[in-house]
Amino acid sequence: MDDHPPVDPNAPKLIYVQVADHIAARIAAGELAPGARLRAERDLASEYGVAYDTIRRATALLRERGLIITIVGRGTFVTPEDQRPGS
Amino acid sequence: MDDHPPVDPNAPKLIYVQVADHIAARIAAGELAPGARLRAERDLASEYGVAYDTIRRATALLRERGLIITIVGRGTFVTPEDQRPGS
DNA sequence: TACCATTTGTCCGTATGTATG
DNA sequence: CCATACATACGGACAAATGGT
Repeated sequence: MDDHPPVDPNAPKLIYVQVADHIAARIAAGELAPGARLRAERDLASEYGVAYDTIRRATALLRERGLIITIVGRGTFVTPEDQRPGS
Repeated sequence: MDDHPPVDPNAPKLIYVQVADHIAARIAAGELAPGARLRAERDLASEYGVAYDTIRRATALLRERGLIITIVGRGTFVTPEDQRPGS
């Protein structure tokens, strides 16, 4: 079966951290621009081949880092420039 | 059937918040003294009649508030005086 | 107003991994 | 090695918020 490249269950790093890091890299690379909407969490889950719970942990991490913001009923967005935490 | 008094699924407050508040009240009342060990999370879950996940959310809340600390393999403890956050 | 699709949030139950003693 | 306890990961069900029809 297709495996999901960025996620390695046998790696020492936790899966949700692997996912968070991968998304963070996509943001850093500009592939996901400020203000851009990410795919729905459930879609990200199947995309990465992980459970919803795992995506929730990953996005929680990214929210803590200020990289994304999420609005219920709307979606998850790369933090726009005008809402970035000062430092 | 026995319901679990401090938890009301129909109340407007979220269940994990209800549980957290109830535990916080027990701490405030001195029923759970600083340094005291709480019951294991799985035991708390069946005690309160809620799922493990819900207890995890409740304890996460209490940890954020600095009311408890948890050590894997040991248990969950009311934050001792000497480890309380400054304010 | 009412309805509906989309999306995040909560809650449940289970299995496996890791740390402690 | 074993028992206890927290941590991560999985998957599913229902609720709540949002925006458009």
